[in-house]
Amino acid sequence: MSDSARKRPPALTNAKGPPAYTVQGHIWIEGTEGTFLGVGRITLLVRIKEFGSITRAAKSLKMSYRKAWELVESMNRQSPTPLVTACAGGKNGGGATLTGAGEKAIETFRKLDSEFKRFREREGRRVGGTGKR
Amino acid sequence: MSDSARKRPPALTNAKGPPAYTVQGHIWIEGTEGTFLGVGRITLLVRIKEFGSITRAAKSLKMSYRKAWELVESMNRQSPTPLVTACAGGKNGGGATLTGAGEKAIETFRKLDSEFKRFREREGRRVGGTGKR
DNA sequence: AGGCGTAATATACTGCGGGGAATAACCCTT
DNA sequence: AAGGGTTATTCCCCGCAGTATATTACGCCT
Repeated sequence: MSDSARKRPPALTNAKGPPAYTVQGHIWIEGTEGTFLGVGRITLLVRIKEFGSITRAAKSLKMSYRKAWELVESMNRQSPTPLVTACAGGKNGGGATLTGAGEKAIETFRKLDSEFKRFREREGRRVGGTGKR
Repeated sequence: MSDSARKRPPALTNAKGPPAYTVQGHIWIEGTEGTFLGVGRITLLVRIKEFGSITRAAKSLKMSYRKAWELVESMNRQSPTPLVTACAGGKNGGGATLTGAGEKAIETFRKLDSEFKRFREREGRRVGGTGKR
């Protein structure tokens, strides 16, 4: 048994090579109909803001338009005010824009996710891994 | 805008009915080949300890034997000492038993998962939901 | 008026993860 | 020696989530 392992009793392994476990996970915000905000939905929002178009946002993520549209619909349905507004026809054929609520959603989730990352690293250290990643 | 909402500026919604978001998530411990311990694997370990048989543990969880066996194999491969030892033939046709490392794995993960639950409730309160669930 | 690129929606296709079934090997019990 | 219940392993099949494809509606632009 290594010396460092002896000093940390509640670890997961009694050493023998480099086990190096890490704590991983997913986190999301649930609303009335299931997932409201998750990593995928947030990156989609970011791309929509970037491109001003659901179509181009979807393509940039190698996601089908149908899927992207479903996600946007789901998010809008679960928020008192929509995160994305879209219109067909007009200048450039139409487009989609992020609302203030959409911007706030991105910020809120990013904060949550970074707190989650810190939690995982802390717990990873406790559990017996290196805590990296 | 409701009075209570005005007092918590960084919330996700500016109120209008009961949005009540909750923070949900999955967490697991990763080893060299991906998932090492997760909720499903831990409940499987518990049932194996309870029944002394992979077959009966799997059935009690409505899981196929193949799946259960794969999970056990994966866990054993990623631990310096196996969590489950099994033998075919003999008294009662054989069986499987949890090792000391297996017991420790259950304890370690349960602690982690309960910390994670506390984290979610805390963040849920911050994000604008009731924190319940 | 016609074209263009988008939103919005319906229909058909498909890749594959998981499950069920079947088989062999094992070894105690009777 | 035969039986029984388990571990271990292979093969086949299917539900379905997501994709691709096709179609319609929309409104600015030239």
